[in-house]
Amino acid sequence: MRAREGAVLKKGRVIFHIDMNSFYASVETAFDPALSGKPLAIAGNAKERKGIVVTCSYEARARGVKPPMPLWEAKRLCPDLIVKPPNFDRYRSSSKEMFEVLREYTDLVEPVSIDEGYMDLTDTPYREKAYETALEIQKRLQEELLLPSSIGIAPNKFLAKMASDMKKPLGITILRKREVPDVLWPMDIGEMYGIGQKTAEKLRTLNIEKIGDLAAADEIALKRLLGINGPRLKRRANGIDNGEVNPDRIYEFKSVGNSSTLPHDSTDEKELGRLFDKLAGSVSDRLRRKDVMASKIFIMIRYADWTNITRSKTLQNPTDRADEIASTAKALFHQHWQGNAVRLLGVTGTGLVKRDEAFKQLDLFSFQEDAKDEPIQKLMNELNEKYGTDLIKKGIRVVKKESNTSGTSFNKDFFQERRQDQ
DNA sequence: TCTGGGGTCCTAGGACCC
DNA sequence: TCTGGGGTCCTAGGACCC
Repeated sequence: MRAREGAVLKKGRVIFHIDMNSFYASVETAFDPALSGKPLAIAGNAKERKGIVVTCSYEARARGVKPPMPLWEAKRLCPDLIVKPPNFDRYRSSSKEMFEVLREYTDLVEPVSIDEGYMDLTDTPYREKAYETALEIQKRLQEELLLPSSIGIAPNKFLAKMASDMKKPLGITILRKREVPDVLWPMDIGEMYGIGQKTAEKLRTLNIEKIGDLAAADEIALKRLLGINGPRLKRRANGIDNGEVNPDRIYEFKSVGNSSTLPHDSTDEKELGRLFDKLAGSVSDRLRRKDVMASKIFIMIRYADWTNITRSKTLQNPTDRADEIASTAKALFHQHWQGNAVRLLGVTGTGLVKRDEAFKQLDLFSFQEDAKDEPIQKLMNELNEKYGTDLIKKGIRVVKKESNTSGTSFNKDFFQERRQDQ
């Protein structure tokens, strides 16, 4: 009975969604106030076919410029457009400062991307003065960091997200559950978070045009059309979303990848090989910085005609080594490439395991070896090169096991892990 | 002169094990 | 002799978001 009473007494949650306005452009303007009030776009190098507008200022938007528009089109619409290349280090550092401000109000801050995040203020004193708190946060971000933001306040993440989108820039919007029929239902389904072009098209085949239509739609039909996402979208259209604000989500990343469009479509194996080396190097660096290793390597090939294929290989042992990632990627490429002109290559490591955990899986290591003699010593050398003296410190010893292999290749049966403390 | 790069989540078939 | 179905891993593709 007590629990039931508690449930009855418990009020709704108070969730904020903070959305930075034109984040990259705002950071550049904060850095160089001379840009203030000017039409500004952040875009890559057009000569390398990377000239699309990633973000732009509201002055540029007023002239019809909007991401992700090709730069030449943006310049046609707005000839005096100021274009800056992206400076991600700068954006990451501003982002960090921004989230530090949010964390002064609650530990329950969930970053979603570099420029937006959720806060759960339910169990804080701020819940009683949500609007004033949002105003204060917005003011502080503007005055201390020179960064404009929009804030949505609602009883759950979905409604908070929809709310923050309603007034930009510098808006604060409260969206209560009882306001859903008046505010959300008249909106086009394409404006709903989680519905893109494809899903909108599918929904229109069921004569669902407005969020209100979705809220009233037949659940079985939705499930048939969209899988488990169908009923979830319907719940959201009714203002229901039980998703929690999870501050640990940023630590639960699942993949690390890099991709790059070539300056020109290419069939030059040497050039493509160099790009694989570069991408693998960058993936390796980032894996190491995050202290994880990848047990599966994906490559993506985008051909000149924009068709994409992905190919993957599960490794016998997790790795963070650039050479291993590169050779796996190139092998996958050569297995599947028919010689068509390539526009983009990507390399992604997934199936991530913590570096420490990877040690515990040592018995899964396989090892290529040409010479029969002294394989243990060679393995130790390789492991030492790979992991340094950490291996010894962790009390892992490699011992020989009976082998039935022919001699040129030893597989996982050949070695096994022994922990000294066992 | 088309259309970047970083991700997450879901689906679906086949292999394999129990 | 005849034949079920759940769980998990692997691979490939697609939708969506910022």
